[in-house]
Amino acid sequence: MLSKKTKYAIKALVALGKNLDKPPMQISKIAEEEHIPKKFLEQILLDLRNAGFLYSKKGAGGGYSLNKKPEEILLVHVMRVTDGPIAMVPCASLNFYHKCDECEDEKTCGIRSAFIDVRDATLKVLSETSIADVIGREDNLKIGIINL
Amino acid sequence: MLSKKTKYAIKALVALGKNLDKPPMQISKIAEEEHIPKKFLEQILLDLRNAGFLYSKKGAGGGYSLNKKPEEILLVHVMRVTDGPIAMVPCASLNFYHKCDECEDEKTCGIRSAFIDVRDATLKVLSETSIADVIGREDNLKIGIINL
DNA sequence: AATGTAATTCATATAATTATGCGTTATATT
DNA sequence: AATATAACGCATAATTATATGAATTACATT
Repeated sequence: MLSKKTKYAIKALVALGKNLDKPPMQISKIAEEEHIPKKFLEQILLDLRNAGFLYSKKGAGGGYSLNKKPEEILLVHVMRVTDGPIAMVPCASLNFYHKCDECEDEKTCGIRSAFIDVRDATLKVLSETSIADVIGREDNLKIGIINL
Repeated sequence: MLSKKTKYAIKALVALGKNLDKPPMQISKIAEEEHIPKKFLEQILLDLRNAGFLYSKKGAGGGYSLNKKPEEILLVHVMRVTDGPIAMVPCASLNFYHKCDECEDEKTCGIRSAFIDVRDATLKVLSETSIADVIGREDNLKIGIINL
């Protein structure tokens, strides 16, 4: 399961991706529209801003806007900022590798080997899907193009 | 990331899968060998037993043994018992579906749509891999057949 | 029957995640 | 300059996940 943090992060990025040519969007507006606890969202948006995804402006008329094109923000990028590793076990992680506390010999660990395959499968989809794609899917679903 | 509970569960099942023709294995032995906190492991093994994966016997000479063939226990089964859903968002789960608290219209949710694809990719690997496969991978890795 | 073994049960402690509260700083408008 | 707006910082509460402790029940052996 995704952490709530990550789910909220993606939701916020999607909301901002739909707000491209408009003036910056306030935290409170995103929080209301997406039903996300406002203060929690603040922390998350700061993380996303520090990671370079967002631009923020204080004061009246301020708010948040995307700092990259929606096509350039991939789900895998967002998740690595908010949740950290994509892999299900630390020893199978590409970007956040660390040895499992309880593991004796990682080189011959069948669990690790299996979860490297899981990671690769997951990673493929997450690296193929951008915030723009997510918005595109919504549009298609609204028009009625079948997706599920 | 897998919960520790699930990781420990898989480790225990693999250990028991290597112990097939031998007398039942004690919690303390599994805990020692796999470096798992004993009391936590007890709770986990009970769950696995209640789910039908294990047989337990009290008293002297007692312990745990597999109640199914290692080939029949798939990673997806174990994870559903210990972690619950495989999907990263509840609304994309096949076996543990529930509406996301904050979601307005699930039918047109692009995030859900994307994570259904992630789920399918993950599920494929997890449904193809059994405890026997994990043990087989270990054997292959020990012999030197390349896996990573 | 008595003893030792080992799972089981129930209660509690520790750590991480999720969520709030309150005050401060930066910006725009009047 | 004064005021309203909205992000930012820091502390803390609530909840869930992880882990431990003490007492109990079932079984085998002597």
